[in-house]
Amino acid sequence: MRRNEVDVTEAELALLTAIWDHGPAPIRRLAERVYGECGPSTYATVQKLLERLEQKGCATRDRSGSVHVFDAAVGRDELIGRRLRAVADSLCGGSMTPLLTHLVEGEGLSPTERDELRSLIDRLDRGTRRRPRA
Amino acid sequence: MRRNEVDVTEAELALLTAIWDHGPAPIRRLAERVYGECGPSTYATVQKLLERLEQKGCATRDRSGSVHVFDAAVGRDELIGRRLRAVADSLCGGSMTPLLTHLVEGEGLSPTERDELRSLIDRLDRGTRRRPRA
DNA sequence: TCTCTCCAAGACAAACCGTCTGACAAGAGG
DNA sequence: CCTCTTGTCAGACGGTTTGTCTTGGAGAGA
Repeated sequence: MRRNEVDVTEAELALLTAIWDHGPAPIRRLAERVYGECGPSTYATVQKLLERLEQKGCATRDRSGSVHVFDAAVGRDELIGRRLRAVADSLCGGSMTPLLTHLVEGEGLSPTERDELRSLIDRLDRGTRRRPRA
Repeated sequence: MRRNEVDVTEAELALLTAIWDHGPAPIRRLAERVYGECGPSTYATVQKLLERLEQKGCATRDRSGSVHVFDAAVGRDELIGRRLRAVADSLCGGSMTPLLTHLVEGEGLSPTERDELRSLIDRLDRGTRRRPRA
């Protein structure tokens, strides 16, 4: 059960970002997006990173064609959530609320951002019975 | 000025937590807090971890006595802030607001927590004129 | 002095991460 | 058939990190 929850590295994240921003693509295309060009070694590097991403369950590979096409299996939001949870687990005993209060009172929110946040909370209040999941 | 911003590892964090929870202490005491007992190797391990923490600017050492006493140089909050910023930098282009909205809408906040959050924002609004610091 | 505790310095293996090499399969064109 | 080219696959390599451990020596107290 200790299978996943593995975090992606920086180079892997660059690949994921390239997919998020411009859609699924084969290795060569992704290498060009990230490294600007694609030599033999760049190609292999990207390949290895994608292989590891697939292993971590963060990317999928379409093997139907002769050229495999890679897509992201996780979204930015999910990754953000994972990392926030990791911070909460290691520093707040698993609770997210300390992060929340830290963000609200620590980082100088502009009045506009505060308004947006307030209406976001109001929106949640109106639909209070939704979202039974933890 | 671009000196550190290095993150602490898991074992180092355990030491810091021990200090946060029970106050400054010499190596032996900290080893007992974290490992339950203190043999010769446990002692050395804790010593090395504290040395690295000091090097990272996350712990201070009082060398005045014959037995050095270690204290934390950063608080939980500061570490939370650093990690949140790291998440924002790598995944949100440096902006913290995506984290905020993710936390607010993603994690099932109880009505009570929402109320607390709202009043927190209101409190910030009242003291709106200046940002605390960058 | 003997002994015990402590500090300093560094060795150490394991893991991780980015990189790169080599072998092999399939298709195109002579 | 032969040879390029373009992929995939499998694995090695070197550097860094991380937690652990060993050794040597200084200093205080019986």
